[in-house]
Amino acid sequence: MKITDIIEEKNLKLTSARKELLEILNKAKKPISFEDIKHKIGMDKATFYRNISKFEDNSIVNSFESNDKKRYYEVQSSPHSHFICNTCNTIECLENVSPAKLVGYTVIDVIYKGICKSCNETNL
Amino acid sequence: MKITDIIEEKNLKLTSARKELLEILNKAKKPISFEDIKHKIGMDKATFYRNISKFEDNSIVNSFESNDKKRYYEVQSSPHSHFICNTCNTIECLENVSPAKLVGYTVIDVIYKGICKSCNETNL
DNA sequence: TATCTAAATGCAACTAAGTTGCATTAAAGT
DNA sequence: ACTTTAATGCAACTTAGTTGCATTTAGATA
Repeated sequence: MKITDIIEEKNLKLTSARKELLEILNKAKKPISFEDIKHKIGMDKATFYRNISKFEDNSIVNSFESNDKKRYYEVQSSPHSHFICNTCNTIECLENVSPAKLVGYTVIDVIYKGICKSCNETNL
Repeated sequence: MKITDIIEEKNLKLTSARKELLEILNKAKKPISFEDIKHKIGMDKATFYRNISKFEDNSIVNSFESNDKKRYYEVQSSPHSHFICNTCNTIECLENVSPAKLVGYTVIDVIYKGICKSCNETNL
């Protein structure tokens, strides 16, 4: 689906800032932080946060905090879990892990923390 | 195990700030943020963060970020997962959920996000 | 028990994320 | 083209978290 369609589908105004932001998030293919993006965007940071917030309200983007105390944003495509490595702080998307079911709860996202594959191998 | 024993076991200096901090965290029985604690502690915030950091290095405390963009700290007792509700922002400790195994990874902590039991019931 | 030393603390200054109010601008319907 | 409402830029602000430095304290040793 095209970026402009995603925005219009939710009845949001199609502004240049929103196109720019969603395009960068979409290209990234992994969660990125404000720091990652701030030099690439033309808009003010207030606009950045207001649009991120709008996108989150409309389930276009979701976010979570990593170990480095920064918030990471990504386009909500196919639902998937994330693995955050406590050693190297890398964030990986886990496409093939089906989230555990918890009776009574609705599980939307699962974040695993621990030691990633490559850090495990390094320490053999 | 007593609080003073926990600190001494890791060969950390037993200071009054550390005793105070660990006592509050231990009594809380659930993860708490700096904001939750700042009016209860006598120490400076620099001391708070330095001690939290020491405790984390020594696996006495672990922390994670919630939906409200604040970091939550808790004493590492029995390993357990957490559920963060996207609706009411409540953090629950899940004592009886065994973390999923991921081949090649070492899973230390799992954070589930979604809609908690009571919010689910409210929306029936 | 007095002395010593490294580590811990308080304080102040700082950085950076995120928020808010307000005046201006631009999207989209008529 | 006109109008209205929402989006934007800017500046000021709040708050979490960090850092350097002078002072204090835990705890080891004599």
